[in-house]
Amino acid sequence: MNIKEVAKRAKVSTATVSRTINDSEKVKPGTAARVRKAIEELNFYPNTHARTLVSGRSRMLGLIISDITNPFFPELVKSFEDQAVERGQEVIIGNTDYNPKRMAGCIRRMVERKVDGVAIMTSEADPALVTELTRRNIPTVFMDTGKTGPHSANIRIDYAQGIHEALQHLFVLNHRRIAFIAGPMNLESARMRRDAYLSGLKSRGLSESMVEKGDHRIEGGAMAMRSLLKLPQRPTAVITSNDLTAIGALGAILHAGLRVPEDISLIGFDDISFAHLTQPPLTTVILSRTQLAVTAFAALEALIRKDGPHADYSIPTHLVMRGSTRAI
Amino acid sequence: MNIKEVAKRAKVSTATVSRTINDSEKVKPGTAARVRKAIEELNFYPNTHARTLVSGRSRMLGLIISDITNPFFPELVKSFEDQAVERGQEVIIGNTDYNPKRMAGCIRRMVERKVDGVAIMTSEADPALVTELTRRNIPTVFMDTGKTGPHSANIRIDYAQGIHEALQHLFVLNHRRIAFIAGPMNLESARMRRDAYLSGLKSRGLSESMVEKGDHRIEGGAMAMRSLLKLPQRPTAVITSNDLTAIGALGAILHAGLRVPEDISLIGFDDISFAHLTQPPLTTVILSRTQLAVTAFAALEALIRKDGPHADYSIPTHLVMRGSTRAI
DNA sequence: CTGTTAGCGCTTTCAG
DNA sequence: CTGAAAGCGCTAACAG
Repeated sequence: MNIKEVAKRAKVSTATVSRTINDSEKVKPGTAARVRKAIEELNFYPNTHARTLVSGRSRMLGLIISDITNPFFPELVKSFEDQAVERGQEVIIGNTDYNPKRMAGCIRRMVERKVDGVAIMTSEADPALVTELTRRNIPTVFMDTGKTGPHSANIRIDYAQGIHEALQHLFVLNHRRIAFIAGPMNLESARMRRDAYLSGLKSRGLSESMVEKGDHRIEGGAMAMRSLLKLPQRPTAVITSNDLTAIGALGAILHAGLRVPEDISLIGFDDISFAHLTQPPLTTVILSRTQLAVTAFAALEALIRKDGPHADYSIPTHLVMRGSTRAI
Repeated sequence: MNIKEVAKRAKVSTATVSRTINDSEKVKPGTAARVRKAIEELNFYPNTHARTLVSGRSRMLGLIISDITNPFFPELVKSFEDQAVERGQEVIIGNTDYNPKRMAGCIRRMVERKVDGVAIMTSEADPALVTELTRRNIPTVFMDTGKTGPHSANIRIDYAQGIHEALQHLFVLNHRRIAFIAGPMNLESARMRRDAYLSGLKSRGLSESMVEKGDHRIEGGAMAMRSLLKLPQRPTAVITSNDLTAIGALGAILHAGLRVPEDISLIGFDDISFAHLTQPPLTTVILSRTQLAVTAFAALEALIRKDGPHADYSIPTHLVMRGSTRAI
């Protein structure tokens, strides 16, 4: 089943069939109708690989993420794919598993499949690996890291905004002893959150900072919280570097016979899907995956269409209030 | 950058380059080495679309799921992709959003991209839509639904096994008043779970069944649990049709001033990732997504390689004991 | 408006 | 063992 058979049935040339498929203006409506009828009757679907071969455009995009089972990503993947499909593009996904070797493999696959562009949505993108992309002038969008160039753009995430909103919220609620459970300090994004906490404290004249180290996982959050509870003057509120940390902290607080938010207010970061399933529902900072996906897709499209110099893309983060904070 | 330039640099014909790439036996080691060196130096990646065009095999598989943001799927997607990539295959994903129109769109995309096979991992696959696949003899694997044919296989999920294990576990713990919160009765899989509960009760000589209707969501679970608590003789244990239902039920129990598992034992179904984060961690029935992915992939490969008649694939479900059950 | 035709980059006979 | 050449299905000049 190919364009030739359609042409035969519609009694036109293959060129006319091709033009009809591609909505070229230069086909007489009557002819186009005949062609469309033949397509319908033969149940013809054009072969995308042949189209790619001749046009040079694959209508496929690459999306590289750390790990689809990390609750941060599914929503991002979904919005990105939805937009792509809407525009007739396919998406191929690469899981790096936080592993540079796998990242290299992902990039290779993208190149082999001749993707029209790739969005690298992991914060640990190694510049060396990415040269494979830039060398071939494949449009690339980065998150957090990566420099803007003729074929690449960068999306900055404004972690500080959300932390400042969280701090302000607690401040209004009369909290003054506010602690922070940080993430792994080798992560740029974790450092940015901690720094935002520190600077926010200072700008409000709160000299006394309490930073405990976590690991962005539940166990680390619980352990850090236990340390915080042992302090002679324990905090009245705690902000954590991510939601898993907050869930761990929540468990530790409950286990110590205290309650949230009655005894301690707690704020997470990320708004993973479970955040509103905790008891009480977690007040947290949301980084909209949808917005991130939309921005990444738009940036990629602009790069592909060579829309001139690109704006500096930036994604805000915002506090979402639920049940784990209360005034004192 | 193409095979021709490689041929020129290696001073061989394009046919020899092709043979080398495809690990044909018929290339003298020395020649192959020269070709490989040229490939390396030129940083050549073969164009998969050209390969597909001539060979008819795209080395792409389709994976159709309901919704990647449903916590059931990410793990499934990941294992499926991992296996595919390991074998040099790419995966394209289709989200149906439980919507037949979108399902049709997904199938169309799969056909256009000439996938070598597709795994339909949604339980609501409409046979009418799937004809597009069978008509083209595209190997297809179904879950729960769908008939086995020369180009298709079916994977049966043994929901009853897990329910029976849950019942047995409670029975050993001396529970006799065991209730069940069901899911939407238009879902085949929900009916199977409820029926397994009923038959398990009967086979143990427990005449008194308590079935309350839920909706597979938190709110429905909470509401059903409230009804159960109003019963003159409330149950000592509750099995739910899925984990979200259990989470809702847990909230209702706590809200009524009772405790889990001290006052009521609770068992979920699915083992979503949040299940072990609840307080207490939820005892539940696990349906291994990894196992499902592995089976689906193997079934698809068998179909593609035409490995003769296929075994009847079946996936078990098993109880995983955590903290929400206790003896009375 | 429509048809003819030359490739896109690769694989695969068929000769040598 | 290696090369020449015929396509795979489609698009894009170039003619008409």
